[in-house]
Amino acid sequence: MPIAVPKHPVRVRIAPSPTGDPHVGTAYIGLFNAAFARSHGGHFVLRIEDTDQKRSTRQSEDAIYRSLRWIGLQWDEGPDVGGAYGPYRQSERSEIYRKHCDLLLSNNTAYRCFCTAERLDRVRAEQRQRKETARYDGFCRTLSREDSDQRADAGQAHVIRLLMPQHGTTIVPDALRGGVEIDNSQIDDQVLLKTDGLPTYHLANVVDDHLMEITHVIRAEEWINSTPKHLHLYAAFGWTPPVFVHMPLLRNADKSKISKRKNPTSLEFYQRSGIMPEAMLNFLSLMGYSRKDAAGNDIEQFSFADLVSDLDLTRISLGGPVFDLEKLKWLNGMYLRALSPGQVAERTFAWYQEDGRHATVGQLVQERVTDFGSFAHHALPFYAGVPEYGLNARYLLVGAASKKKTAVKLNRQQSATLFEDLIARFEALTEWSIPLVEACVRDVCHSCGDQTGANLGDAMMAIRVGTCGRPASPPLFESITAIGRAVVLVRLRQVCTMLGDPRLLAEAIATASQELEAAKQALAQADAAPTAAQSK
RNA sequence: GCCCCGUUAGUCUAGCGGUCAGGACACGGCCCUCUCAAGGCUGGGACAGGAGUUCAAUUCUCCUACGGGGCACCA
Repeated sequence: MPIAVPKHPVRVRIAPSPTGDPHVGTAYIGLFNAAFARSHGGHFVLRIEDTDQKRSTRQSEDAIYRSLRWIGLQWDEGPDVGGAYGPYRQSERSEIYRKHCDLLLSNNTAYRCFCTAERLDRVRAEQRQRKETARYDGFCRTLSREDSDQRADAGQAHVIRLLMPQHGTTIVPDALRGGVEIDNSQIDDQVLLKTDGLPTYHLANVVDDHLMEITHVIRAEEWINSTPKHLHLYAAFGWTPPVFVHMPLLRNADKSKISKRKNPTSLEFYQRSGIMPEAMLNFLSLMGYSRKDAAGNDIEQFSFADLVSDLDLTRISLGGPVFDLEKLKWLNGMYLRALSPGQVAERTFAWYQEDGRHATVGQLVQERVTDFGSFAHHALPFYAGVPEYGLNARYLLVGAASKKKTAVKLNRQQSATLFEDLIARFEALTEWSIPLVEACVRDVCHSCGDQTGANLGDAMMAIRVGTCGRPASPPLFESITAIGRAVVLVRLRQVCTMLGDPRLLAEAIATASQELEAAKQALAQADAAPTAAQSK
């Protein structure tokens, strides 16, 4: 059954939250939204969901624009390009949400709740103790209108909750799954407007989707359980809900929801480590979707235009696809090889120079280079994605490879703590600059030294190898800054997984030492050979 | 714990009652070749398990197992 398309123009949207690095999942959902819009001659809207004031940042928002543009997604309306349905940043629409909340209050589909966070915590704790589903107990549901108005007028802090039916079931129509039946007893009275007067996702998303005339909501599967809330909101407003399409979640190798701990999730990582945007987009298209040729075999390589030309969202397969870097690399190679020699050179050099990074790298490498030819060797750590640690992996254990007699040697766990601390510090930075990077590294090394007695230099060395992949590099803080946050974080997380698994660490070293051993033997045999031949 | 979704090889997928279960990545072998890649050929490898419906189930239904997601004044 094809997806229902209303007579009026198709309008779809993605609504990323600017709370971190631009995520592959955003690109994934954006890709299918954009493709769906194009295939129906519709519009693709980018809306910024920054209602979480604590976590949203402008840097993150800008990074989302940059990364989505890099990968080739084009939105017709958005905060940065305008449009007839603006503003497209939810923080600028507070008044709209408040008014709509008043509407719900006046038609009794929502109510004020004066419960304190402490009370809610207590209730939840009790419910957990009794092994019940933790949910709002409806304490303020029965407040009289007068009482509620009075307390609100008196300025008592409160939220506004949706009055959900407590019995019966709600059927969520999903274009890929048919009707998903969810018992209303599973859903509590969702907060719509927070104490700070800002809406929650649920309210903002419904109001905006309606006001922006969104016809199809193509979003991740994790939303499916909260769709009944949205459906009841549409009903409370007297609006017609859009068509819902819940896409499968991208997965880690262990099948859990894709996460930065187990995968590079930042689009910036892929850009910085040299993946071509068209290959990335193609690869994302392969996640849950497939196209086939006349013979019925799968087509692996196709463009966004190809995808649009015969898109059928109902062909999305629902098993969560594992994000497999191996196949991405292969696909990227395919794209690279399809380029003309001139284009390869052009694109490669353009990539080396992106953001003017070659100037920075040149400066850093200058002092240790004797000729142009040796530039590439020294510059490698600045352009690669994840380094091959090989024998250098021994440096990742703080002090293990230290030449100092007095060196304190830390175990895997202690070393991992150093790296984990550094990751946390780097993640918390809102600005990526040499002094801030330096402060993070120094702090982390000092506290490591304080706790374990490890030598400062040894801790720094571990970080140098962890970030640069080698024990010799240009000045550490400058290098880390130049490599870039996205790539550095991926490398550090990789180091943590290696330190977390003795086999991984041993493997990295074993492979390298085997080669070394083989080389020694070959040399010994070669030395012995002439003598043997002569003796014949 | 409760609820929802899912399940074809290590991975991405085709399949929509009768197929030698097709393709791709990865892996092995061979060819090409000054090396390494690339390319070509080739090999091994999958319908989670059990009931039922049916002349016939990978395909439809139910149960079990396993995986995932949700259960916030985060999105």
